Amino acid sequence: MFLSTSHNKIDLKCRVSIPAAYRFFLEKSDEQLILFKSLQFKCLEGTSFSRMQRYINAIDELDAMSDEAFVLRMMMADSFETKFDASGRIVIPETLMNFAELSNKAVFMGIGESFYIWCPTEYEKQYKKSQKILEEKGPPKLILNKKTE
Amino acid sequence: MFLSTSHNKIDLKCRVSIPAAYRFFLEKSDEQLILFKSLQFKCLEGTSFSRMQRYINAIDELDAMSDEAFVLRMMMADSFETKFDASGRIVIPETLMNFAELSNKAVFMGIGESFYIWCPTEYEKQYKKSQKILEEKGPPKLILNKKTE
DNA sequence: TTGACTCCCATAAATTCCCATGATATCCCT
DNA sequence: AGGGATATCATGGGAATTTATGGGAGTCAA
Repeated sequence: MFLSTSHNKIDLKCRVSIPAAYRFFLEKSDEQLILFKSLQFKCLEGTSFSRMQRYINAIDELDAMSDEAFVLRMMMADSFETKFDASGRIVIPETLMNFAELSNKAVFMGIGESFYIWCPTEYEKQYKKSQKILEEKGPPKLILNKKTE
Repeated sequence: MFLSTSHNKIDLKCRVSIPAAYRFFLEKSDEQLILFKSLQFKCLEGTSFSRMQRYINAIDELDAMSDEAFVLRMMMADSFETKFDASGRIVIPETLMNFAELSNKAVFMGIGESFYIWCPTEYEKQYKKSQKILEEKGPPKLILNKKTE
């Protein structure tokens, strides 16, 4: 499970330390890490190989000619399988660096089955947005009445 | 179940003893403890890993673009998996310390499936508030055996 | 042979582990 | 039931380990 947030440095070689907790989660389940462009935000998304496989399977369920399938296939094409160096770092490919406008700081944000990598300013923006939604709409209903089926 | 209230000390390393009763409950069910920012109050909430997992699963069932999913993902990002040291303490991450304005005292308040961690002054405030509501409105009507429709 | 990438080693700071202590609470024996 | 012995809990502090990070040497390909 990917949880918690941490701010790590990106060095001149585009290396970043993946938070240790994330690494353990991947290693424990013997999973490769996949990085790709988020479809919703200007950030990267990281997830396990097997979850990515689920995306791929989901594409097959769609109409092969549809716009949706097209967009999803494009996403696959921009996905990278990464591996850690001895001290738990990965190299962020240049296309991904540019897409998320990353330079020398990365914010890792665990959201359960996957995690986001933001540039600090974009992260701030999104965080404030969530605070505002929370203020205006209150906590999501399913928090309050947990539904067990 | 998490019940009862206790006042424990937070040391310079941000360590606190988790009340023994809470620990037993977690150990007995072989659960990890998750700490996160309360969505309702200026306090932290602790719960079992499996309960948190239910929220994570819920995210995938929501519209990924919805405000609800957005807030829930933020909640995950503000959650930390913690583990006890040999004497039953955890370390409270810095972001959580700041959020709940904790410094050197923590009030643990068990509320069943989870528990709150307050700074003493905030706890007092909320406690008084609840007393006042009780005075004004009388005891809430509780329905213990809900008819499943 | 130059540039890009990978592997390896070094280090400071942060985190975890380990042992020690006082205060309660629990047990047990008479 | 008294009272001492024993366990447990909450807490403190130092040592040992990890984490995050920087830099250099080796490697491969063009």
